[in-house]
Amino acid sequence: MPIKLAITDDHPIVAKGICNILRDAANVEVTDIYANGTALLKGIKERQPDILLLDMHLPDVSGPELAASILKNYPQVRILVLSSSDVIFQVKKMLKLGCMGYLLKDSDETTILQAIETVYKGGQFLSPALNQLLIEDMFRNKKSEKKTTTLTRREKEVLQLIIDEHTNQEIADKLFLSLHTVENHRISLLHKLEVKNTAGLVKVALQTGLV
Amino acid sequence: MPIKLAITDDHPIVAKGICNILRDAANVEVTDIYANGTALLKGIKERQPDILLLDMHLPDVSGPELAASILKNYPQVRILVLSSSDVIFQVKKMLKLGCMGYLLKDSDETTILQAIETVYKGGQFLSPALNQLLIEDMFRNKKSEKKTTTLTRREKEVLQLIIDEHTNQEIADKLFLSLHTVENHRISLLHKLEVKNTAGLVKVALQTGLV
DNA sequence: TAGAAAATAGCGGTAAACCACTATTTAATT
DNA sequence: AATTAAATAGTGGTTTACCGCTATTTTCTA
Repeated sequence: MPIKLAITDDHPIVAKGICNILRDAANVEVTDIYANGTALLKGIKERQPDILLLDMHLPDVSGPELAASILKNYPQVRILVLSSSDVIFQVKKMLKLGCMGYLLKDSDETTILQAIETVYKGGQFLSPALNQLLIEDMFRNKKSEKKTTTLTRREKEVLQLIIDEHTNQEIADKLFLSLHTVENHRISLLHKLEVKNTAGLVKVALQTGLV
Repeated sequence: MPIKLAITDDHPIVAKGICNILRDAANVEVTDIYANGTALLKGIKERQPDILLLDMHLPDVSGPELAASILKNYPQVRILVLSSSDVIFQVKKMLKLGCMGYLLKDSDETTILQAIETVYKGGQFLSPALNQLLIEDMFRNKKSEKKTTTLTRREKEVLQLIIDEHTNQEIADKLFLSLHTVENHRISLLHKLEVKNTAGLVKVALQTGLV
């Protein structure tokens, strides 16, 4: 039984091109071609492919929205993102959503086939150029530790418990402190981290990797 | 002028071993060897190396704590983490702190030298085995989108503004809504995301990649 | 050992969040 | 055309967070 593949891309040239490439592949059958997100959402109700080659930039619905919707309703469909953009933010977003691969459009035939087969077998596939970019991204994402390192031991403890959704009273009980003391620590945190409220505290704590 | 290198490792065998490897390297000079974090923090006040080979697991101070402290006070020192653990969580933590490389202890001489030189020149270095692990980690970190995808358009808007540290009143003004409406959306969010308060909202929003 | 920073605790007060309801109007879907 | 979900708005109330002070004790560090 060949791999059932659906293609979603608003550029007929791309869709046709991939079709042609796959025509020679005995183990892959292109079952559907969609030109936009709406058509895809409609068509996939009738017939789910094994793998969906999904263009990142469609005219009607955004790539992440489509991926989220499809993975929610048809989790057995494996999505292989097809994009001409190597913006690492977008790559990460699609992978986080649960897409099984990210394929750049300048890939050659061999790579495309390899990607499809890898994903079909349950593996993940990234265009080789992206691997290095992702690694570099890890280094680039250094959190400005200025703020967090100035926090005292107690402030860190309190902050952690705030993130864990505890109230000041609960924190006081846990740390055997007066409610006032916890309030003081909390206000120190607001000032030191230069945020306005609890939402800001949690945000910078998570974004700077305090927890 | 040779590269000034400091080694911090509580296993004399490791420290000596690296020393021996580097003895043959003309362009690297081991200036200091520390057996624990306290000694390192004391010694680095007197003399800062170009590169610090830092063991991840020291008896007294944790690796991340040491790295944070040193990078804050001596930002010109480049830290190359030396560890026998490939636990990806730890790798990411050290890189986020600003370490310039992560070297596994089973590396051979060539790799060690290459890592030191790369980092000295301002580059980053990861033990080859870690590259693949980091990539796989990207795929593994799929956020459970169940919760977030059930949010309505308005709820997402409100949630985003909560994360941006706005109060309900400010959100109401921004979206031209009644304060009550915003409160209702907020409480719906609390229920849907199964959290207790603002801290929980921000936490799941950030962790599930809603923003 | 003197001074600084941290941790502790308190007071009084305002603003904001949280909770449980009801209820109407507006899409979306069958 | 009927049902459902979403968006809207309200009442009334409790709890929690936020703010600016003061002040003492402890711990660190120069």
